Amino acid sequence: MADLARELGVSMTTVSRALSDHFSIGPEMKLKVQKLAKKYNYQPNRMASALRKGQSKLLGIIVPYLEGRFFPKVVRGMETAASRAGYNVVICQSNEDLTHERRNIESLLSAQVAGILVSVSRTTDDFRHFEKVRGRGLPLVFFDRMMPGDALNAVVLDDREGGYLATRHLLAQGGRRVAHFGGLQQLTIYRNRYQGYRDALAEAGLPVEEELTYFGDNTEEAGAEAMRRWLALPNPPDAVFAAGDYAALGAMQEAERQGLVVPTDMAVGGFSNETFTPIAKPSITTVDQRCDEMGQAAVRLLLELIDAQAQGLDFASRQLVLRPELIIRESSQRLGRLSPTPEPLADAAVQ
Amino acid sequence: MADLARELGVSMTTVSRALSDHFSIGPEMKLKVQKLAKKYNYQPNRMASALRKGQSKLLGIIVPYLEGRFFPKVVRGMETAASRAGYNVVICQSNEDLTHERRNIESLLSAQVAGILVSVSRTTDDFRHFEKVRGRGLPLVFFDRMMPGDALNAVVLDDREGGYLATRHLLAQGGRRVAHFGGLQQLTIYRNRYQGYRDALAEAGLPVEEELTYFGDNTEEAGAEAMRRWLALPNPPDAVFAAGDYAALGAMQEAERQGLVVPTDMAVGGFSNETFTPIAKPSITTVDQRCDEMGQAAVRLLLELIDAQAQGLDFASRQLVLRPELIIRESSQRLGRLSPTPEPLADAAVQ
DNA sequence: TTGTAGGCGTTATCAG
DNA sequence: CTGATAACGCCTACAA
Repeated sequence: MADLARELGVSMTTVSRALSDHFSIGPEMKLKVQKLAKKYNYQPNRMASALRKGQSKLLGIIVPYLEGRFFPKVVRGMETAASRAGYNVVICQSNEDLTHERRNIESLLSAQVAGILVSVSRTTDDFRHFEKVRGRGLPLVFFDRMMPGDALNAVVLDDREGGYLATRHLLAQGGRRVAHFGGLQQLTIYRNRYQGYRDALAEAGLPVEEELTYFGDNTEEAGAEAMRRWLALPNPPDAVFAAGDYAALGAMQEAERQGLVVPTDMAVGGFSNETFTPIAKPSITTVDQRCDEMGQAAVRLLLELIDAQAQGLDFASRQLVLRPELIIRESSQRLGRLSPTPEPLADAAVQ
Repeated sequence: MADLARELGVSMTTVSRALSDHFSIGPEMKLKVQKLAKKYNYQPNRMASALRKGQSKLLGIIVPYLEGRFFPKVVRGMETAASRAGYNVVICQSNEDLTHERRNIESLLSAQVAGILVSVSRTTDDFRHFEKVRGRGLPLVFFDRMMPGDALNAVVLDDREGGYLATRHLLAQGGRRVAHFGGLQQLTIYRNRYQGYRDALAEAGLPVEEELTYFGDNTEEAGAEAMRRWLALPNPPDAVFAAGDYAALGAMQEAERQGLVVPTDMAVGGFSNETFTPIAKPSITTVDQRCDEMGQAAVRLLLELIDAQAQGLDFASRQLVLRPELIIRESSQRLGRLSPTPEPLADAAVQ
């Protein structure tokens, strides 16, 4: 910058102002400076700028992992919204690990991000690192997985609704004994999906039977194990709603290994609309999580917080809830005629 | 930091040195400072530090996208290696778009990263932004997809070998007319996979027939379109090696839609070991890309470059080539007896 | 072993 | 409209 100033015979102040399009600089001066900057390939040092201004155009994102369909899609949505507002993003993976998550927070604080978007790790049971962020006055928005409490900003999916829609659909397809593969219940998302399952059963006048619920990791192995247990029961289920697609797949495969036909003997529904769900045979009915919307909404909320803070305003904390979408595929469609139920329930989601 | 110094009645220098574990500070002083820092929850401002030292502990990563299995896995490998060396990473997506890629480079330069790891976008045909990075003396390592030229550092997969192994396997399974779905040939990886295909054909004394090659995007639709064309030929192929798993899947599905049985009538091999390949029915034979190794190797190479540069040494540019692994699944295994070939070629990869 | 002083590249303030 | 100056938080010669 000093070079530019010297070459043009003006001060650094003028150069700085011309480059940041300050109103007090004449248009022809601006043009001259900007042209020379381009010629010399001048690159502003944002560290220095952030240091001086105490604020960077950087948003921090913490996700548990990047594998799978959900988080990459959400991150893409975030990047879209962020770059529209002139922000860049830094992505960190917590690897579903509390220690990692703490380190991620430290990194982002040290990187002087303008705000943090976080989806809490599965194993996190201590939330002081998040309190620290708020203590510093740094805007914080949770997405998909939030910490407990209600004075916080978050964008989440209505997981209960998702579980409810999926289970109701299985019942409407003639399921009389619908089992549930639940995720680890310390995560709100899994508790809510379970709640949706129970709500749908209650609505149909059915009891929640403990022998028909199984909680575990969302993996094929766990899904298969659950199915093995269920099929060993005197009165096994005829449908399963799994809180994750991997478990749904594992359960489906195990049922088939044991000679059952899906969906005729065993209807299956999952959660997340993973890439493989339309590809599996039969293709898997699942719940879509509105990834892109979630990412964009989370960034918009964060930017509002940042703006409010810059203006010294108080901002009431807000939680956005997105409605999930049930995607009906082969693994659950008994097509009526095969249904063992005399009077299937109505299913509004089926066209 | 000034607060700490005041409270302890020492200078900021002492505090700074105590915190960075400088040798000239007494152990009891260090302890005192560090305890107080913890108490006040002192967080070093890395922007200021980076500004002063002209170097940050930040590595920039540019990937075309994060969806799918490959890039998340590579990034995970990178994070592992980076964090071992005390570095953090910033991830950017170029979205397979040159303009985006240029912006990513600018962002990373402005963020004062210590080095950049990049996998080039598919549409990039102008490489000046990379030259600019090297012009600044910033270490640059390509992974998986590199720019043309040879005075550069890169970690790549031996894509030719992957194409060769897959094609040779299809031939060994009795394929007599093996078709190839190739990716866009402006990317070296796809040219190399095509080359491997041709090498395997040549080794088996077979000609490369133009009507049996099709180039397109790695999507299900393109794969299906290719298969439609091939099946309309007077003498259609009996096996396909696709340079991507999505295309392999699309081709396989189209073949089945037209009444063929995979692998009996049509053997199929893909590339990338995507998550869905073991799940599809039949499961898809594919080539694994050693994601984790690639990520770790790329970071190690970058760190060596950074070190060499810090010591003012010259570093001969280096290209690491990883060997891919052929993963044989159902979509290609004709199990000998079904093979229409009288004398199948030997296939070392089959156990 | 500790302190002093100057500067990394930018920008806000205040004075022309 | 433009310029001089100080400061952001940290690090490191150099001096003590």
